[in-house]
Amino acid sequence: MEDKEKVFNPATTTEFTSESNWGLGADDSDNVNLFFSSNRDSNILSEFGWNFQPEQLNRIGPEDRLDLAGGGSGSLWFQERSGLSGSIQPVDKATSDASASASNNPSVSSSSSDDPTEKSTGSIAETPSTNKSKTKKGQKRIRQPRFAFMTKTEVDNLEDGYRWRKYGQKAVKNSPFPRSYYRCTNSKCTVKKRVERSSEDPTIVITTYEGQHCHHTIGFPRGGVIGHEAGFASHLVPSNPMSQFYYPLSQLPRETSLTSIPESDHYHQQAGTEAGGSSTVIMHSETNPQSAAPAHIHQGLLGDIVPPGMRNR
DNA sequence: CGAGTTTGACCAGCGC
DNA sequence: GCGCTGGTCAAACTCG
Repeated sequence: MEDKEKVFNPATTTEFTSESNWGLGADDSDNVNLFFSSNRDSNILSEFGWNFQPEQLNRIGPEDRLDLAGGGSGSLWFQERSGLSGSIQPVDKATSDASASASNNPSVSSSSSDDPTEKSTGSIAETPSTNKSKTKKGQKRIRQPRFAFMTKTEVDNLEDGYRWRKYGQKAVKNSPFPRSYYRCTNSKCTVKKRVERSSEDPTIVITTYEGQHCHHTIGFPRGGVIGHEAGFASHLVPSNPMSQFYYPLSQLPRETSLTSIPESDHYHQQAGTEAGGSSTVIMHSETNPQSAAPAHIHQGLLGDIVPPGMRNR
């Protein structure tokens, strides 16, 4: 509500939000199945702070998309959000843009550590009141680059190789399902994620990541596999250690369904507050509802995305 | 006892 | 200005 993220069904509409700075250009309508299939996407991503290498872009291009879809494993919805891209942000977002850019880089020590996350992880010495007033009154909330994806799974919290601490839960308007807030347990890491179920299809879990991990995964419980999330984060965050997890979609096991969404259930999420989130890109692969993999195969894990040996240690 | 979760309260941003 | 909603905090609680 606060933010201008809006329902966006790439298959049926090219409508963007009123302040949508989606950056997809004029040919959005042609890209129902867009999935990192062009240099334009690369530009978008780099604009958001996700830096793809050309090779990687190629490797997860249209062929991969088709392969995934052709495998009958369903479709992947991939949404990227960002509070960066100062040039396309509303004026009042400029401040947070700058700060977000800085805090986005773990190596950058921030005098601008007004990020609530940084505050909570790094300013333990402060009294709660001081702490609060500093971060909440003085400055606007900082948004880090985000991306979201939907996963058909019965498990809310997917294994992604990182450890998360839940710090909040909220009821979501127009949804019977609460939204959970997690942050990375690594004290130096400011990454957060939100997990919520689609109100339209309770079997779909919408996971939104914010920020980039500045550390390696902690390992992989339950058999040492990496999850969907890490798999996709690795596509988007080659600058961090997870990049070594890069794994071309074309090599995904056929039975690996990242997200299986019937065409009638295209993304209608009422997005939450995304103060800086005026830019959203949704990448969508072919949908094949008939052959959608059963949700139970996920078991909250997508480790099978990454073949043995590619795991991080 | 430490780590993680729950949950009510608080705050900021936005729309009206 | 007010109310609504999302996001976060932090004390209390649970669990291993």
